[in-house]
Amino acid sequence: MTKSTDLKDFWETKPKMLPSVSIDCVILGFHNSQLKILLLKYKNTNFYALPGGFINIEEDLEDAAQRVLEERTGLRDIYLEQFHVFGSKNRRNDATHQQIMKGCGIEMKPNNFLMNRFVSIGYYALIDFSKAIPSPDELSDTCDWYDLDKIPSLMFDHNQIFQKALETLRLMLDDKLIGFNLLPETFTMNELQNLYETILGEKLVRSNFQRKILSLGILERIEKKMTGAANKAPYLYRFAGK
Amino acid sequence: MTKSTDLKDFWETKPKMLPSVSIDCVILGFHNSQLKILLLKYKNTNFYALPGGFINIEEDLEDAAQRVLEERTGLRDIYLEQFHVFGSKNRRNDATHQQIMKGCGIEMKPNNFLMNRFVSIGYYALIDFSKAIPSPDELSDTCDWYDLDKIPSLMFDHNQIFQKALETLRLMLDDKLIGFNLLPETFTMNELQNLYETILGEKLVRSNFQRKILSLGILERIEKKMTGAANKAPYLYRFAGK
DNA sequence: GAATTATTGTATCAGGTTGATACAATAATA
DNA sequence: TATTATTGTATCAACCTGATACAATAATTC
Repeated sequence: MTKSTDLKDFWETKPKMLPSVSIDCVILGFHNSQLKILLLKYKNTNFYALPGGFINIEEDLEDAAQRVLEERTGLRDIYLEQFHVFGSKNRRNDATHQQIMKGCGIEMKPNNFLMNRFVSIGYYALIDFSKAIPSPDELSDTCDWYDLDKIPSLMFDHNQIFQKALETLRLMLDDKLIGFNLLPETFTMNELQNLYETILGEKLVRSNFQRKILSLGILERIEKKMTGAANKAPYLYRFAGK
Repeated sequence: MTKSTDLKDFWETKPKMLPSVSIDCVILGFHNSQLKILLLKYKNTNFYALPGGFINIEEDLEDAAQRVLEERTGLRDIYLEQFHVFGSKNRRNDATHQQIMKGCGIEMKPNNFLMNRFVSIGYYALIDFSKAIPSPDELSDTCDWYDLDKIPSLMFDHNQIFQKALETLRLMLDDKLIGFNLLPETFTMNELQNLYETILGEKLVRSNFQRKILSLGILERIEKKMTGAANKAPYLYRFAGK
């Protein structure tokens, strides 16, 4: 799908997609002690959105979500979790869709694939910021990281979808070992604590955090780290069992 | 939709439903210290299934789930929770559908609404067994309660859907106060413990359970209960804040 | 009507976890 | 070599949990 006419055809027909169902991904990365989220901006508009997509007629739901993630980040086999379905009947509106397609020079006929109601399945992914190569899709001109506290107003119910993802993530943080994918191969206890604090949105007591995490027995301690900072060098850790 | 020809028309066209999306409900009730699940059996077949349905074009997802529940139990405003979406591309098969419709004397044409792939959104509901009035739908001849340990083989992936519901319920039991709807207005501590034990599938120490539950401050103690049993009469409780 | 029986309400104790604080160890810098 | 900031670890009280014990008591039995 390189030629402009192909693109036009594709969006005007969308022949092989499951109707009524879409996927939206809340993709989170961690960098400089900050959680970031990956957002698209549609061409020639001010609409920001979560990366999303549709399900091929012959494709498992889970595979479709993985594909959407890979298309925007280049990453495969990532921890991806379904968290909620958004199915309000008014969650999308035709005028916005018209405007987005117009920004790409595509005219939408009334019977266009996109002009119908969609129920959207929310997924969240936690990825290693440094390994991702964000790339916009055919309809967007940027695909970039945004700080969680600087998320612009998103189109449709995408702000709400993000909020629900964050809630679920917080609930699951105790049960599942979520840090796995957000951090590089090796990291300090301080970096891990920063990650937890960012996700939970609260400060934790350093010594107690260290005790708790180490007692889980999931971290493997390596050697010293030469930080270059004027203080005792912290140990490096990696997640055990890799 | 009382006449047979209307029914036929309805299932042959299904004009106002959102395509590709269905809802399946895991409806649980509690009776005689046993968790029960509500299942349908299709007419003139041996197919058992979870009660399910579709979403009207002009209906919120959540409302559709409530409607499906009400149609099978007569109950409104029930605690209903979305727990997972099932989207394997092979989760349904046409032959089974053909057989079900045939059992109802309906011929399905190849372009029938049902002959396409569906993604199904799972909901679970916890209801007061004594208040429900199970009623089969147009395609089934029975709608009945089954003990959790005597669930028959269900069609498609419905056994798997049930398992996932139970898993989610167990995970959430600590966070949410799930007993609310499964028990009658007033109940003894022993009944509540039985419910917890049934959901969790394990025995709990009586005294510790009592201490834990009471410390939550969500129960209101009433008077004594005249059990008719040869032992100290237990207190009755109700959930506070009703 | 007194003794028996089964179950309930509550107390207690040991072990474990959590929150708060303290302090020695140490890598870079002054 | 002393200073500084941060790290690794210890400690203590408060709280929670699992296990056990025991008196209280409603119906039944004798």
